[in-house]
Amino acid sequence: MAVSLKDIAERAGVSLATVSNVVNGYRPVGERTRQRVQQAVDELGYSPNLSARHLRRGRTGLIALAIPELNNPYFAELAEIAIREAAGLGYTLVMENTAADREAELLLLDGSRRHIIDGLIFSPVRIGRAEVLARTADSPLVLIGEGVHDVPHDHIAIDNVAASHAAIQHLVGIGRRRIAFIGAADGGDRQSAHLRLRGYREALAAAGLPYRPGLVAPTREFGRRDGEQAMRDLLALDEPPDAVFGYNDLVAIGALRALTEAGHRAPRDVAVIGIDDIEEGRFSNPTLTTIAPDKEAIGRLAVRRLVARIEGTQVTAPLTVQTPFRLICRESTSAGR
Amino acid sequence: MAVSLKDIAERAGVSLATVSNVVNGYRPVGERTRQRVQQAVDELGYSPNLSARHLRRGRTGLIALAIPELNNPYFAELAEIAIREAAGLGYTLVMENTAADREAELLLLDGSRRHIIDGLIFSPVRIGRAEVLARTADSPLVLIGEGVHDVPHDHIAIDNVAASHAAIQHLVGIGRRRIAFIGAADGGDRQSAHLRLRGYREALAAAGLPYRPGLVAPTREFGRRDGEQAMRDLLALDEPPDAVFGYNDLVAIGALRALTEAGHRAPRDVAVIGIDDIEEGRFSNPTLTTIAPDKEAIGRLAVRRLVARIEGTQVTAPLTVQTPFRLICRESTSAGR
DNA sequence: TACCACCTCTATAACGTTATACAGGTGGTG
DNA sequence: CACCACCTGTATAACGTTATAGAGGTGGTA
Repeated sequence: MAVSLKDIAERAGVSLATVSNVVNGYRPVGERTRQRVQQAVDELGYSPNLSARHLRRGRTGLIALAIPELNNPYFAELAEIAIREAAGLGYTLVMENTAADREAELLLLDGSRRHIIDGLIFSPVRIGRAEVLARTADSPLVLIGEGVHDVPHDHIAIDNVAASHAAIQHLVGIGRRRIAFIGAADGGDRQSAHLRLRGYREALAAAGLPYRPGLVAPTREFGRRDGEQAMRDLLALDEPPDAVFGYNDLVAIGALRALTEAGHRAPRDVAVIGIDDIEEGRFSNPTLTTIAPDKEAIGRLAVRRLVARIEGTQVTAPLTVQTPFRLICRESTSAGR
Repeated sequence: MAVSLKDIAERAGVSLATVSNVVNGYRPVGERTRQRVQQAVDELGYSPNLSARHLRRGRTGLIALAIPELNNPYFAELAEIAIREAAGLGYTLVMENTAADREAELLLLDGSRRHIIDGLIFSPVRIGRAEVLARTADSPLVLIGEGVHDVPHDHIAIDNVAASHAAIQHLVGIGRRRIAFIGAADGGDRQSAHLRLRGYREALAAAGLPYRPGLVAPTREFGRRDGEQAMRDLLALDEPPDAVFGYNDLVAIGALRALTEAGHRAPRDVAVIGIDDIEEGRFSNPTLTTIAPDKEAIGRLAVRRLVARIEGTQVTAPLTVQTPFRLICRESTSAGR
């Protein structure tokens, strides 16, 4: 059933190697022969067996993007950008969902899948520096997000401290004084949660506001549900907050929901801001103010660096890039309501 | 760098074949030898080369799920379920985004990627019966959704006509009479849009309501933005609708946004219902009434049938399964507001 | 004419794995 | 003791591809 080089070679009456050369353009082939071969290829509908090609050549043209939460739109949007960029460079990007599971992350880093891809863009959350250093696979690795630092790989992330700082500054700017943070990490992982908490504290200090541990709500995960529950708890405080900074947009949207259900209104009673700029926040009611990372830059840069490493055109030392972000002010913090 | 069977064999002082037998458990190996080999495997950190294995065995353990919109949460949620089910059966599922692009769909069906996966779960929207029939790849294919019918492959979908009928029935039941439909397909593709339109018309007729073409709003795509624009247009009519049925939840959420912006309220002025039961609709304001397909059933069934075909345990004729759905009534259609 | 350079094309050895066929040893049975 | 069955392990040929070395032919130059 499957058509192989051999079938083409027989049909065209040439050798295996010649067909390969026509298909890959690796070495010049005479015009007459080339046409005969091409015709056979078209007629039989040949497409090369990637496994065999990989085995021989060491490249599949496949790269993977590994993310911790498939149903977080932030990653879906990022993936879409990365897929486009990869296609433009002649690569196919496959998505892998680690589901924030440690075993899944380890497997991805060093498991059997590594043999099938040319390189990996990875957003780790459950493994640390040691695991990345212990990796034996030799395909290039580009890290995104805050999971792991100080490893010999390219690394792309936003400045989480600064981003979080900007969010708080905005809330302070619209006159809020009791500012809560939803989405502190419970365990030791989720480095970005720590960094965003740090930015939160720094910004409070800079604004001359006290740091109140009671206004910091840890969550187990970072979905809408977690934000909703945390917001309910915050509303039950003797002195509830007048503003909330969500670890990400999903958490913030959950908080919005809890406010609505409790009969409060944002931003009148509580202003809400998130991070990620997912499309959902442009359509929520109220629309969500957010810190927008430059997803386009992150996605494209990650793919470009990975491909550069794969093709060996980039032999410089590992590079760490901080991509820009900007504040997008929408209804959930704007006074006009 | 990469550790191969040969390295293990040398280290353990046995033959290549024996190592392979230990790793695969294909044939019995003496206890002493097995332990020596296992130790070498652990020490050197061996993991089999999938390309080579595939080349020899014809299986990679990889299956693909191809969806038309990565940033539609419906597919993300479905993917998450399918990934879990696949893992439970010993397979790795990779996601492919066709972005509703015809070329991408064709490539997936018959391109070089086919050599690297054992089977494909496919939700086609731009190709039809002819293209599927012309496929030459011999790995199993399971179709989901309404894209293609009457082909010799397993097929899983909900009954779109009935689902749409149920949605309209609900709107009629709460007393609405001018019911709009957002998300009719513009072109000839998107079979499910046609089916949902048919259910809409049937239900109107069954309720003794007239079919008003002016209340049917075609959209180019099926995102929040499309729903928002369509709703705006509907509100500009001389006699705007008192209820809206969205092709999917995203469209319905866009409609909700347009209502809010125009100063209307759902369900008081216009009731809104969608299809898909994405998590976002449980947190929107108002929360979104929806027809919930049994995503768990679809995802698990699709994977199970595919794996059965791959492993040849299922040699029955192609099966078409209609999975159940149910109405989930939330704020956007419930009177208490 | 003799020689070399060049241009096409071909034969073949890998890549890492698994299935097949077989070799050697041990124990049991007639 | 002869024979067979069985168990454990091995050598080897594929799978489809590409890189390397080289074969054969043509044309140009000394």
